[in-house]
Amino acid sequence: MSRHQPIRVVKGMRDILPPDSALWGRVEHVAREVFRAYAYQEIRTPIVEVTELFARGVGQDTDIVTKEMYTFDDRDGSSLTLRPEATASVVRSYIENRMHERPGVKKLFYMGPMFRRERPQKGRYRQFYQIGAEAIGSESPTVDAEIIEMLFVMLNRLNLQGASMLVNSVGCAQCRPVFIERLRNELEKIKDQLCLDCQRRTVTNPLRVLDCKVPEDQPLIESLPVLSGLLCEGCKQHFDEVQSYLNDRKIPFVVSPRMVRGLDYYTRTTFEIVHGNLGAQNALLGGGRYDGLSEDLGGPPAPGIGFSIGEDRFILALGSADNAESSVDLYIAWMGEAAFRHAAELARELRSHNVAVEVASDPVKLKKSLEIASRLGAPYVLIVGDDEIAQARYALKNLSNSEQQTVSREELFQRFAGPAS
RNA sequence: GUGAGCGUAGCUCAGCUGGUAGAGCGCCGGACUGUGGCUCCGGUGGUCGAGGGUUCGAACCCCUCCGCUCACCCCA
Repeated sequence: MSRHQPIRVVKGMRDILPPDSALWGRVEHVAREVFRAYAYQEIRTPIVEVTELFARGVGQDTDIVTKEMYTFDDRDGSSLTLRPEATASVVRSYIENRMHERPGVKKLFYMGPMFRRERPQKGRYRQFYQIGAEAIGSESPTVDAEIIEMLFVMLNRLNLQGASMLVNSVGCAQCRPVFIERLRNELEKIKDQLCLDCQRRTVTNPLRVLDCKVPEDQPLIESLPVLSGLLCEGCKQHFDEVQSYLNDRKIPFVVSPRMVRGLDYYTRTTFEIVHGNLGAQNALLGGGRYDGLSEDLGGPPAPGIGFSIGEDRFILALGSADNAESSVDLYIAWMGEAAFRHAAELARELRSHNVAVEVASDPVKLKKSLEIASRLGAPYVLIVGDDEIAQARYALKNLSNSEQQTVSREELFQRFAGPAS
């Protein structure tokens, strides 16, 4: 029939349809409430940025920058990139709009799509959504504790079960290089006993070896030095205070000395929330401190901390809670042209009172209208025909118990639109 | 980028050692001229992912490609 192939979504991208879209809306709504309670304000940055922002911000040698970005040349030849994450953009905006000149910590949140060109799998998409927050302008551990508390509140309010919070410190520009050197030396000694991936990591990214999941490697990895034992005085004290404040707040967390984050800008506190039903991609959310990022991007010193929730994964973890709320309060069935006009007028009035009304679109049999209403999940059907118009009384049928009564226009509005305002 | 599994009706799937396609659900109509869900009856449904090869004959065997899924790498 059709000579054209149907057009399909781009690989790794997807439509979020009802009723799922309602769950997405609910998650975002709750997130906004909690952000507000913690005095965060929304920031909306462009989805496209100059490529250099991510190269410098995320890190020239990270996987994200070297092989996962959607990068293209604009018509004037400049290189642009679809954002693979949002922190770099927020900090860019912070600098560009001179937010450091305002007093106090700048607390911002965002939500929206990010893009990474990876092979799709469970919980991983090429267009995925993040809900995140950044607190910029202080290196105090009180900020770390507060932001983690906020996350904890958010998760509880959304009723997420079975998640656990992992916390670590990855040190600063002073102590981390020293540690990496020490680790590399140790790794060289045992290199040929490790899995092939770890042999490669020894060269490319020694920290990742600590995160290796191959069972045979575990005993060897256990014996390797751990960063938390080699933090400089400042970092150690900072991490101790963060933990102390989290304990004050009764927030359950696990210190996870081998947790490694993938972006170059992280310093000191890093954290992650993992969940059991996400397939192999068990990280629901990740975050940490980035005390040097502003300066890396040419800005003033502006220590900050932030996190990002993978919304797709979050929803996966929540499971398919059957939240099939009806989208309609009242369905109007009509018989005949005159009745349609009457029904349309009634619908307009009711809708102006925020009643969700659906009107039959085509002249179909009443039987069919009832069937459609029933499948829409409408609780009531209003039947409008010539008789009803003549008597100025409508038949109102309750679809859940099949009871039917006749109501006047006033009674109808009373019932659905509430007391007249 | 690498690997594995899977592509048969709108959906979920069956289809034996090759003999050219089936079920359930859905959809449309009827039983029931203005009263849904249940039931019964009838109807609609597919170049078996695409192309090529082997064969008298291919959904089934072989090759190539495409798509989806999961996993690796890495990450939210």
